[in-house]
Amino acid sequence: MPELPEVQTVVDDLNKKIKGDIITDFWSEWPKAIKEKTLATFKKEIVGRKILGVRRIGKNIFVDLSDKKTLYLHLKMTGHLLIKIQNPNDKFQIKSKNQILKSKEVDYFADRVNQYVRHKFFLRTDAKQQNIDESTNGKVDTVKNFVDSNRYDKVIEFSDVRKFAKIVLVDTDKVLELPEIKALGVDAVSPEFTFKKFNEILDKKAKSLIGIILMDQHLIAGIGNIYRSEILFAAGILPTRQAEKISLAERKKLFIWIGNILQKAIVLRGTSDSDYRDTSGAPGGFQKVLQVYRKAGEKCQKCDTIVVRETIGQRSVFFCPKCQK
DNA sequence: AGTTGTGTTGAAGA
DNA sequence: ATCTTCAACACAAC
Repeated sequence: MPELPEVQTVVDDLNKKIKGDIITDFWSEWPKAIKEKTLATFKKEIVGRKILGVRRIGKNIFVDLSDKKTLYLHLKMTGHLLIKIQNPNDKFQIKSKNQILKSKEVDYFADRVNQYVRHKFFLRTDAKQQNIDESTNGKVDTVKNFVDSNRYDKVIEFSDVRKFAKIVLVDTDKVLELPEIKALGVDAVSPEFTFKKFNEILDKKAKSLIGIILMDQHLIAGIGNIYRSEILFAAGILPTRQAEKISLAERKKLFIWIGNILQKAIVLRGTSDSDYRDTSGAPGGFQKVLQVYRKAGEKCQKCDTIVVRETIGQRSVFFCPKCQK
């Protein structure tokens, strides 16, 4: 499930792999995901635009394009983006990764969860950009390889088993005015998310359960079901505690752990509990260090007490009844 | 083989 | 207002 760390990993990968590229074509088998526009209109409006950069707010991804348009993506539950790069030895066909694998490498793209490709963005390395890069490296000018506008050398495949993900083309200068974005709370790893702010949120939501507050995107943007359980375990606080009953010292501890857990998860490239994969199709690393999420019935790693699963707000939350008060 | 659990978000209902 | 329930959708696990 893509939460803030998974989305951050994807955004970083995209900036590394496709920034500066030009969209040459688009395909979809599930046009319902494209909001407000027909498939034909959407395609017409994105083809020819250059990818200027990628950013995110909470779990929302923004791919800024040339001429003031932005692709607004939300991965929802099972969405993930796979970037397939053309084998440089074969200029006209994308090779499946296993064809160019070394003997011991794993073919992550072949993983079942990567097979539900609903949309494809075809990309071409910008001719000018390519020219500049190659001259910098002192290589031969290959600009003639990129003059054909139908050529592509990369594809972003949007895999999404459950088809909840959405794609919207919006005006770049209106991104922050989108109702979904305007309604978001403070991003959990932004400098604006200070302890003072966190404290105010808890005061405002005095009667609400902390387990629900942490996941509410309208209050704090970025935390989902996996990290709320992990954060609360690390901070030693029960998900069912009411905000007003949480002491100042506990609030400080909790605030610190929100940052710590999310940062650690970003470093480990997210959690691949089920469907999430990075842009290479590879799983993240945080599932290996999960303490309580989906560990119901197992022993707590700190005290050997059995980890419990409860439902709050129609969602499972996991905790250690001894370590968390 | 039918039922259930899975989790993000927004909308509808209370 | 604010809370709860449902719907979007597919599939693995029971």
